[in-house]
Amino acid sequence: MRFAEVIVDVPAKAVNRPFDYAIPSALEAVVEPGSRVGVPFGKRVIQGFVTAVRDTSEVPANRIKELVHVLDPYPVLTPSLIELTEWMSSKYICSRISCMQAMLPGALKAKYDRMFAVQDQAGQTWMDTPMTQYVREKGEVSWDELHTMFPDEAAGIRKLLSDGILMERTRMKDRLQKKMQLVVYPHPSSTVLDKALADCPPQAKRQRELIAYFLDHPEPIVLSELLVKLEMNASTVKRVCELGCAEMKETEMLRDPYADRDFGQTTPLSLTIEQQEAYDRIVDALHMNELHTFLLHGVTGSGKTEIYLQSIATCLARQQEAIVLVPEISLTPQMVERFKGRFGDRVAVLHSRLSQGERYDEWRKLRQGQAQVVVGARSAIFAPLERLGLIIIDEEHESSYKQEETPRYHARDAALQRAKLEKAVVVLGSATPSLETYEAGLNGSLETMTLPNRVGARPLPRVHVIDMRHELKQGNRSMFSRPLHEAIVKRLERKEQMVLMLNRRGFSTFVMCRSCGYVAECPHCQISLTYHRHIQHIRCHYCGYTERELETCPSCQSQHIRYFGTGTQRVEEELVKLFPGIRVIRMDVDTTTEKGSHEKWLTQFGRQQADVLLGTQMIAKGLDFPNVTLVGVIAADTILNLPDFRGAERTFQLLTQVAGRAGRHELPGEVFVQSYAPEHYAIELASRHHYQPFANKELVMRKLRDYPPYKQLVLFTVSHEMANIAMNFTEKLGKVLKEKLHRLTRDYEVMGPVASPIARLKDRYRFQCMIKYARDLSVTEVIEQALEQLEDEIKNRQVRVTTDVDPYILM
DNA sequence: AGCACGCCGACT
DNA sequence: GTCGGCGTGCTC
Repeated sequence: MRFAEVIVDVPAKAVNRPFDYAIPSALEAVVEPGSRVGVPFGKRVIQGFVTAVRDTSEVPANRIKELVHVLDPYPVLTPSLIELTEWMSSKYICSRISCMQAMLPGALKAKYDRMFAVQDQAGQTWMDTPMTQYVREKGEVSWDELHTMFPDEAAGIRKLLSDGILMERTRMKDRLQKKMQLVVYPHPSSTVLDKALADCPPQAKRQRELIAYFLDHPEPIVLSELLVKLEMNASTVKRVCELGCAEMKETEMLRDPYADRDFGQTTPLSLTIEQQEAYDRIVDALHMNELHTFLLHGVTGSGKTEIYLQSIATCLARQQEAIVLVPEISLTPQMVERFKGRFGDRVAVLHSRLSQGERYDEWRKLRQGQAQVVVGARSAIFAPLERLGLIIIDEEHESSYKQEETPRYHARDAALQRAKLEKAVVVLGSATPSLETYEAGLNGSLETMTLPNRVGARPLPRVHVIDMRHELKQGNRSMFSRPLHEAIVKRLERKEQMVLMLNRRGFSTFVMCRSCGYVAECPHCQISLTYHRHIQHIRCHYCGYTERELETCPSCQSQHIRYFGTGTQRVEEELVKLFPGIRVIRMDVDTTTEKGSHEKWLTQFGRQQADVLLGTQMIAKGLDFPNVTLVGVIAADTILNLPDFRGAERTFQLLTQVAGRAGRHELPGEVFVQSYAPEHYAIELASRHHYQPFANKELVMRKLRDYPPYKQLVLFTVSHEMANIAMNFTEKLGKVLKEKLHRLTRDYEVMGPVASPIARLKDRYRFQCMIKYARDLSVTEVIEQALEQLEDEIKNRQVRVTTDVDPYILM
């Protein structure tokens, strides 16, 4: 007898461990580590994942049940992915089942239905009510259906259940819908076909035509394609099938979201000396067959993608597979095209715009080895590949690699961990590496390669920083400075295009003096204060420091205090007003929700059907339009002034990215950056394309203020319907954490409690506290112990606690 | 997360 | 006396 260890589909701490099941002999051959199975758990049958198969079990035989289903023809998790869930659940303090679910397409997540049937006892139909009669006729009815048909009988149903007249069970099913199509399978023997053709009466022209076609094309073909191809009627095909020349079968098809697109085959470009050197080092590492991590630090337009492509080609030639992670927003058709163009059908693409079914099919292509390269957003790091050789993370610094729901993992960290398990090579690519990665380069835990020049020796665009305080003093109250205004007019005259960006992110407004650029900051945290309109206070979201809203500027006494929060819509209005006849495409979350709209707008802009592409930071990346000669940043300070210690880093990154959109081809580019703090080092150094001085300076600041990469953070958010309960519990949590941390180290800090920037969400008040500790420390156990100690209180008072390790959004 | 078991209050 | 509220504890 063999036994399977199974992680069950219940995301609760109490069952976050493997349960043992006996494997019935009929299933012994198909149950493997990674198999998705159905197991009896309590009185239900639920889904689970096998983590190991063993010959013995510690659990007393009388308590062991048998697993009842194996749900797929192959294990859905690879051994490495199973192991990765151990790291992930411990690092991010979440259940293993939630990690496993994050690794798989949504189609494989189980759905559970309560099903009802009438206990069959002959001769009892005389006691039927309309409801029992209905159930009896249907055999088995789901709770949803029953409830819609008989909305007032909830109590009646309960009664019937306890009387044993109705039976209830839980039905488990997955959400996958395989795409089925009618496929025509020609008879494999040409002699049979020849004979049929000879027997076919000459007047049956279409039938003869079809049989002749089968002789030339013996491969199976989708019915609808065949009909189009031969301009034929389905009845003809049916008749020919009846003659025994072919068979028609419902067949499961893999959807190909890119089926109707023709990606022109591209060939490797010749590499510059710098590119060649980087490529060579990656290839050397691939041959070593062990974990090796590179930072590929290349300015925008330095040709990083070509290095990726050729490294992947080498990886494939070694019979190994590759993962390419790209931030969701830059997973544009342009990007997909480059990979499909080089590797064709060997590429699977995974992104959020695919339907659930499409995503499942792309996933299966990888699982079944039909595709060996995956290009995808964050979760593609869990692609089910078994011979992984290379992981590429493009735009490594992007915050979209951090998942903001449980499990709150960071794809870069997951990649490093997975590469360690699979002895793979990791390439982190960026023009503006995150400080975490840059610092890792300095301390030697990864190898840095630099591409300081653009391909073709095109110069980086000239960046003008415009002091908006000065503009105001000169009497210009518009959102466009005069230099930017002039530049726009010039482009309109010359029929060149421009990209205007307003990085309006989040909703926190910040407080600034328009005369001198003073921004209200917390005296303890060096973090800009957030305006809370309803209480007319400004407040620090890190430590809770609060003061009254400002009437005059503490620095220059002027009354030009503004609460910032201009959106793209206002800019669009203004553009139309100032430049009559201007054609604007606005791209932000409001205009790009529709499937394919992203692509549509960009195509339109590429065809020069608009003068201006106006958008949020989603337009900052990856775009490459030859006719764009002007990039304007309406307000460079918005991120700088968010309550976030990464403000300077993000500002530098964004300005560098967006500047890289200009002048990528023959026409030289110009960039205008409007700011109320042009002397800020992030803005000033970005305008001169000076990454290293920026990173070094920012690292000093981080060290000084005890922030990552030198310290680690864990953010706890507590919510409850009552504000005081939420706050009191947060305080208590902070206290318990402090006690436990204190036993482990002196090098820690507990901050808060403070109200969350989203102070109330879905009728629940939210408070948070944060711990900060030495980065070589693991605090998983401390946190687990603290939460365990408070478990009763969490349950009784119905507070909800979320734990965010290495948070990106501090709210 | 469900679900059963179990111990106290308010109804036919 | 029974129905049913939700506190407690378990699920291989």
